[in-house]
Amino acid sequence: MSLRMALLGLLTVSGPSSGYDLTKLFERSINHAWQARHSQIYPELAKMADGGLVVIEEEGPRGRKTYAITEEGSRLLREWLLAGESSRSIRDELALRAFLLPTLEPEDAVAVLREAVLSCDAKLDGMEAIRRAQDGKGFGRYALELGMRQTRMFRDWAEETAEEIERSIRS
Amino acid sequence: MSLRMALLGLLTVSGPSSGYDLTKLFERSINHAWQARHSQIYPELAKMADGGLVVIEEEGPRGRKTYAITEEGSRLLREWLLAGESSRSIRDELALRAFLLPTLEPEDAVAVLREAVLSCDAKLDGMEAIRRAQDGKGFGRYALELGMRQTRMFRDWAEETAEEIERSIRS
DNA sequence: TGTTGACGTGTCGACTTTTACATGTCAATC
DNA sequence: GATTGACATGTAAAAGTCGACACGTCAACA
Repeated sequence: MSLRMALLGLLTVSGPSSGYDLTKLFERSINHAWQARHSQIYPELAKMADGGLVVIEEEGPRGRKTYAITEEGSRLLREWLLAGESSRSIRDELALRAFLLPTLEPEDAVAVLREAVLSCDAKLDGMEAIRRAQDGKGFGRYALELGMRQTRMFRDWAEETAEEIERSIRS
Repeated sequence: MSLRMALLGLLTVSGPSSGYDLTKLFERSINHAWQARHSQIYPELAKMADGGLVVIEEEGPRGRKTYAITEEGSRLLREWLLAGESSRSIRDELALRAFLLPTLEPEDAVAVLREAVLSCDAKLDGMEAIRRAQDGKGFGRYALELGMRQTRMFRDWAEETAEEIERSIRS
């Protein structure tokens, strides 16, 4: 259901788009909360078209198909968002790694944490670039802000924890 | 692979455990980063036993089986943790909802955000209770701290964003 | 004695997601 | 004229995940 809703959301905001566009949009906007490959997106769009949630608006030149959200699609998205559920199911591989860190020798744990900090910095640079490109306007603004905060928080946690472990090694 | 590593980690820290124990441990410790039901855990343990990563240490009274990590399992976990990868693949349903919020009428968006704040508060209470029960000692300490920070951050973001939207409604 | 609820293990079908394979257009560059 | 790389769409097999079903033990309490 989540993938479907994500696609409906992207179509709402970005207007009619191709599967290819949506794949790119996924990577650029929603990536820190959800991922999907084109091999998942194309069949899902086809199913949604079957169900009347989207329509093929145009079959362009190079076999390109443009999908647009329908009334029914909008209604479904709205209902889903308003139906709380708030289950907060998270899968975060980096956090999992962090959790498993105490099984390592302290020195190794510190090394992994230091590397995580660098990786977060790189990611933050990327997000910053996207933010500048969007220039404050645009849909993904709130979400990007959230993603950056989360990444920054993880980064800081990793750095602090590395220092804490280093202190405990020395003593 | 992640599930497998999570189980190896739990076995490392908590010592020999049954599938049932591991299911509970999952919920109590690692839940904000990864989830698994017993229906996934039992078959995975069986496969891991086949592969020599764990051994059945004891078949207790009520059909209870106790698994222990092997040398090979420890080695695999260590290798996985040290092999950076740092792919940071995240699936966060609440964040996805947050991302889709701007497709709603501002009033609806605010309502959803307010509800998210309450849900985070409840979750934080639960985590706080776990933390008190562990009382600073214990393995999951770092991870719990990270989970709480992440939840608190999301909570604050939701609150701030709700206020920002409300301001823009009024003006 | 019967029932309830925590303990405890497992399977199965449906759905989701990944990885790899497969195909083709078009513009630019060599 | 050939190659390269972005554009563009798809399928299939395998792996991962979830929800429901199914079975059985044991202790406590009514």
